[in-house]
Amino acid sequence: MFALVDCNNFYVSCERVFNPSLEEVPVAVLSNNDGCVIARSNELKSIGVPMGCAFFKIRPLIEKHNIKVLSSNYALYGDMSHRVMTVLHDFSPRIEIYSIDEAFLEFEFTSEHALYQLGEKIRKRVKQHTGIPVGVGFGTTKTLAKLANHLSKDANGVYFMPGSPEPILSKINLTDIWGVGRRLAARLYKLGIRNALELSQLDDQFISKNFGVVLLRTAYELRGKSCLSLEEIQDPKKNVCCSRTFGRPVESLEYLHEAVASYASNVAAKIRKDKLRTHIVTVFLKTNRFRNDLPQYSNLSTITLPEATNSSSKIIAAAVKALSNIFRPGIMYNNCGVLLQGIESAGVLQGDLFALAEPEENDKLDDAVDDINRRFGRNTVFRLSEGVEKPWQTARKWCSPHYTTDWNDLPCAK
DNA sequence: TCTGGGGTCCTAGGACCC
DNA sequence: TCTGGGGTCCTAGGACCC
Repeated sequence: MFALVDCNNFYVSCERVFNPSLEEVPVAVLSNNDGCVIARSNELKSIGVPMGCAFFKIRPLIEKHNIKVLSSNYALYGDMSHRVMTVLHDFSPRIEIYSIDEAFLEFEFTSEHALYQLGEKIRKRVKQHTGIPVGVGFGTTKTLAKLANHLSKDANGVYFMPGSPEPILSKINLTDIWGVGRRLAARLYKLGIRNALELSQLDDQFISKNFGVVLLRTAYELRGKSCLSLEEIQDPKKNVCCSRTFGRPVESLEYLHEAVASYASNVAAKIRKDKLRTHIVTVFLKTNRFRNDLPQYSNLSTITLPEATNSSSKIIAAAVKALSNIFRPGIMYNNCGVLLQGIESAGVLQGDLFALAEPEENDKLDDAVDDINRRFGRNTVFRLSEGVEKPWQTARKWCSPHYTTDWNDLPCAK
């Protein structure tokens, strides 16, 4: 029996834990660069603001509905997530942390009644220990547990998917099924498939021939045949990326250089933290796709390193070189990023056949920088090539304090 | 004026291997 | 006229997730 525990309006709930004035009013948390609405309180949902809505479109509503607006504070959400997961761990050692605000847990089936009680207990303890409200859905497959979680929102926070769920499945829209997105839903709809029950009753061969094995698995899971197991151990990452939209359009190579160095330094620190190395560095550039009046340009350049590394200097050097391959003057850029691929464990190093030197040791400068930044906060020390004033930097006008991850931001109780 | 960021998996086709 | 069988790896594109 799977349980899916999902935090309600997670980013908004994190903000509310430390700022009670956000309770019972519409709250919007914005994406990077304060561009889109990516988390909504129930009050904001009921005003009709859709997920992913561009922020400028709801500006006129702010005063009218007294909407509270916040930039995203990932340091806070990441830390709160960790606290929630720690509490969940106590309920079952069999846990898969599926995303920042969701986890699958596995339990022995006892009785429906006992599971409802368990769900209540989980909700109560997570709320008490972290302040975050969660919903719990139980099902015999992960897909059914996901649906049960969805239904728990209208059922006091706990929902158990019964053994014969047909009447319930017949009321579930295609896009509410885990693994069925906009495109698949549209294709299915054209074929006359309108709900989860009808999808589950489709012919296996038909699904597999027309849609592939992924949707076939989903259909099996809806029928109660488990195809997706609990993934307790997370596979190491295969790609690591850092990309940002600029706070304002950027034309100069100098500023792009700073941004690329800064993102490269960021991804390098990430893979060092996970004890990984990379040997493929890609840089990409984009103009603002919404500005039809300006010339559009996007491009990428990939550099393969002779030997895997996690050294900031080497990754920055490769990224800067890639940038120079694709930079074109006279263009207003609005976004760029650095992507690392070909990632492998730092423990196994594939040497360069033609290199004379021994495989590299960890860079001592990197170690020192990581130590300082871990202790005193991110970007306490950084390379000057990353820029100092950074006029291109992503906007975050309404970011809340780092309540739980920075001593200076510790909340005060009066 | 203002429109996010970071991932995964599958498939088909091409190129290659013995 | 007739031209095998069984694979792998890579890439691009498309779909999905939060």
